[in-house]
Amino acid sequence: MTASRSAIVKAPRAGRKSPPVEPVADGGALLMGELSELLGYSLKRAQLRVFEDFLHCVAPLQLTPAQFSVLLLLDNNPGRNQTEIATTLGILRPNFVAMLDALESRGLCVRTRSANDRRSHILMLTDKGRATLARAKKLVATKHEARLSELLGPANRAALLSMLATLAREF
Amino acid sequence: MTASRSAIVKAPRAGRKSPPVEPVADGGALLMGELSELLGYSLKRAQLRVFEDFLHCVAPLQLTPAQFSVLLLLDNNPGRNQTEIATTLGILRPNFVAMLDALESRGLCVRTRSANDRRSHILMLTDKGRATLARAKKLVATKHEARLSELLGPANRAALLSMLATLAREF
DNA sequence: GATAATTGTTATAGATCATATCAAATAGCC
DNA sequence: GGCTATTTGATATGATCTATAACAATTATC
Repeated sequence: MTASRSAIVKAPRAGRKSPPVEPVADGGALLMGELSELLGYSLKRAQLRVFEDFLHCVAPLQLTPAQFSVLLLLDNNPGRNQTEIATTLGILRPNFVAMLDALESRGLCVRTRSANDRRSHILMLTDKGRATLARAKKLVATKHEARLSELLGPANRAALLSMLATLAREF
Repeated sequence: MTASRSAIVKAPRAGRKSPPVEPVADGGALLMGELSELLGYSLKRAQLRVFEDFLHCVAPLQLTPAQFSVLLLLDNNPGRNQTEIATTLGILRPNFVAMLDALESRGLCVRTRSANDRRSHILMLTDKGRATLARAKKLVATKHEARLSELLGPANRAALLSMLATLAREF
């Protein structure tokens, strides 16, 4: 515990009959108010849901969204080192070490010392890694993204993707 | 460290001259490939950027997005207890305790034992809490959301919000 | 009145994210 | 060549966020 526990303040409110707000006794849904208009709030809520569905769709392969993104990037950029892969994914190098440990211990990718620069590790997918990625891509396309396209409509989905890219880029 | 460190596998690759992929020697940007087409990935990247901007815009008040959402909900729903506020925000009750501790220790809200149900704590903003929320709302509207509207255009922003709501709801 | 359920809370574990630091290797400069 | 600075992967560590179990006090249910 960091924040010191503060004693509960007993409201020294003057006497009142038929309490005005405290009981509420309503039970109805709470008002979200301006919260629904906050883009950041909606973004986070949507992201959590989408990740949840991704995790569910790809569960048979035991891949998290982050792990999937690593495999995908390794496939598209063979022969890169850890720093390059990590930074383009927005992962800090120290945190990328354990991620790679997990993938490598499952035989999905390999670290190899570069002959040019013996500091760096060349990263490459194994055959098993490529096979797993292929199966994951299929699951994502047919189950996950398919559901998104169905829910939003293909045109809206494309528009959404475009706006998200704008936010991630220009903001 | 949880995952056992696995030894680096020295590729037992047969001899090769003029290495085909390892050196790369490119230096160019990495290919994102199908990653840019993944809605979840774009969602997360956009959400991080938007939160970062929110934090910056509202920095003078020292409010995180989560804290702002709590104040907003308390203002719109005075007299509710911790469980109600926490669950509608998707916060687990145990984790909400420390959040409230922080807000209450800053004098922004107050816990009061309910007279009806002496188990629960009625939550209410203090005057200082209302004032802080008002200032925060103004900063968010004029700096944060204004920038988003300018970047996307008001119509696109509304469409984006609508789609995000759909994802958070129906998914 | 006995049992079950709820509320706020604590403790705790895991995951995510960030910083400082290190040894090995390389680059750059004189 | 040799010295310094930088880079790379790695470790240690801390902060934050998330998730579960359990507990005392209180209320609900039968």
